[in-house]
Amino acid sequence: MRMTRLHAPTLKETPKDAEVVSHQLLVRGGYIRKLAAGIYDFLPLAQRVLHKISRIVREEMDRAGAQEVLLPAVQPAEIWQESGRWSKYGPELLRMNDRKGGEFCLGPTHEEVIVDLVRRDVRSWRSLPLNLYQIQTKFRDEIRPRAGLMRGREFIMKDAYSFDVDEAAANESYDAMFEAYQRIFRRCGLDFRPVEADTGAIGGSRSHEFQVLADSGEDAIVGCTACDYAANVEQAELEPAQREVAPAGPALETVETPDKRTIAEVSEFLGLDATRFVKTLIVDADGTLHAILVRGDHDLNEIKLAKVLGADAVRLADDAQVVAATGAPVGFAGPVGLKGVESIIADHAVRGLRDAVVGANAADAHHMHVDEGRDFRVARFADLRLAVDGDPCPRCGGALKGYRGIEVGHVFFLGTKYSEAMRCNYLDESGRERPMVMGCYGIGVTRIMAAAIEQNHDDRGIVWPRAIAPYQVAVLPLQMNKTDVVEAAESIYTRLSDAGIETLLDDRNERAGAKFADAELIGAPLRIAIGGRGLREGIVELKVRGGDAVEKIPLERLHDEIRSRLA
RNA sequence: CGGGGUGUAGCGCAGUCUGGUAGCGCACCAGUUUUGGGUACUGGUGGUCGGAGGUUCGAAUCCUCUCACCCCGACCA
Repeated sequence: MRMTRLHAPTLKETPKDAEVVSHQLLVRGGYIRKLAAGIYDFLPLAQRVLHKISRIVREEMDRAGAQEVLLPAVQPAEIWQESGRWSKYGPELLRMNDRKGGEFCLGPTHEEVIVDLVRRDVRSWRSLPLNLYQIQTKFRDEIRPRAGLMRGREFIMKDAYSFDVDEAAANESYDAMFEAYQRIFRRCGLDFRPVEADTGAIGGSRSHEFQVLADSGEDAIVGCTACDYAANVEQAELEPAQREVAPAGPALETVETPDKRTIAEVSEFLGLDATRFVKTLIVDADGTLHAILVRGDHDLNEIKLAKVLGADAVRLADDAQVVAATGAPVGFAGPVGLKGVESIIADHAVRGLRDAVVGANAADAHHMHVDEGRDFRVARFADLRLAVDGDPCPRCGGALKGYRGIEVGHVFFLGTKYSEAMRCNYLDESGRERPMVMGCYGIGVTRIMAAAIEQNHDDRGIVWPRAIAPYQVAVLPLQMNKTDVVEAAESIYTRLSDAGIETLLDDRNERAGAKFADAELIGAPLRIAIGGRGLREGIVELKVRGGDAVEKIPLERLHDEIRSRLA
């Protein structure tokens, strides 16, 4: 491709609405443009990258036995009502009406559509297992789209759905997808880790996320430093610690803590470590208030709490609810004498705490020397907090360590949740009707593009992993007024292109500096610089993007050299 | 949805406080020049100043409403 013809408008300056590096470089490099919040145009360079990623995904999905389909983006409300998600999914589901007033939505995921498809035509155990996938544009009306392609509203996703006769077979399908995903992300050149995950709105019982490790990632994950256990912090199980319960401490005492509300403020004011505090959170679980206790240095995990309470929606109570429940303004809630809640539930780490500090349920006051069991009673202890560095691994007892990650893939074991709700049944060998056992598997294709950049860039631009680079080679004639330079570049370009190597020729009448800058921004893995000086010695310069070395390659050896580099 | 911020040419910005009819750099077009790390010069194209209403002789500027976008939080594959 000639740069004079390529539609890749590069920018010298970073647009101010781009904060994360992948967003900045994709805009500056002429890969994407924004149409609306979380909605982007993909320009030719981006489309080439997306094709590369999609191709890898297709090859591995096909290899794993899945078959590609293409399902509608616009879906009728009826099937969503049938699965129960029309009312459960919330405003993230973009709903609309057709001219006759019929209700539709833009598909955020395709369980309903695929189940509807399969239940109509698959009746026999002989047709199973079946795994169907598609690569298609999804729409989720995110509360706050952000970070460019990392969390858009419209994005390209590969979604696959497996149907099996029973749980054992479904687990095999799940394992096959797990393997395929590892191959896909490895081939894309990503440094990633599969982690155990929560099943979220999709539902189901077994789930793994594939997290690309990057400090800019939105997700917090923990990994064991001793074994290969890794999990989303939301999911990481924490066993109750085995420890001695100390004898009762000194008697409870109430102290003035004027205007000190947060653990940090009170802990500084009293000169006591945060581990000595009990944080009392008033939560609203499906309309019922509960007091949740976690140690001062720990954070509540609302997902674990929702499971423990068996609630659909758990949120922190608002100010008015807190005042009603505790009789004090926000910041002074405590378990001692607390009456205004349905129950008091505590994290394991609170059990047997002695000489603790808690809110006094009165403005500007806290209790000191509080003993759990003596001064307040807990209805139930459970694992309710987020894991932190140093927590014990639930598998081997080793130390957990926290990382940031970008979720590029997620696999779910669904069981019969959708097949039962939507009567997706088959006849087994004995002629009995049974629900199919399902799994679903997603990959964020556009998000992979962003994640690859987050992981592979420098201060000049993108450093593409070779497998997903839009072009492999950039050919730069450095002086456009020198006929021999232009001719050499043209000839190299033609020969590489004819050999099927994706090559960009920078035939613009620009100076060398501008060409170097754009080549580095766009990020082709190999760069050939051709100048009059080198040509007199019969050489051109080859540079690997991301490296430092500039190699002088004799013209006659160049073609073979490039081919061997790309092999 | 709560908090914070920004809307002036494709991009980055000044002008707004103190009202007088829009400017700078980059990009783009033409010409000259230059040709190994974003050449230099000259001349140009392009904006109903996010939108609506109001105040005023006069509004980018003051007032009211509204929309969009970004960040943090809550939420979320």
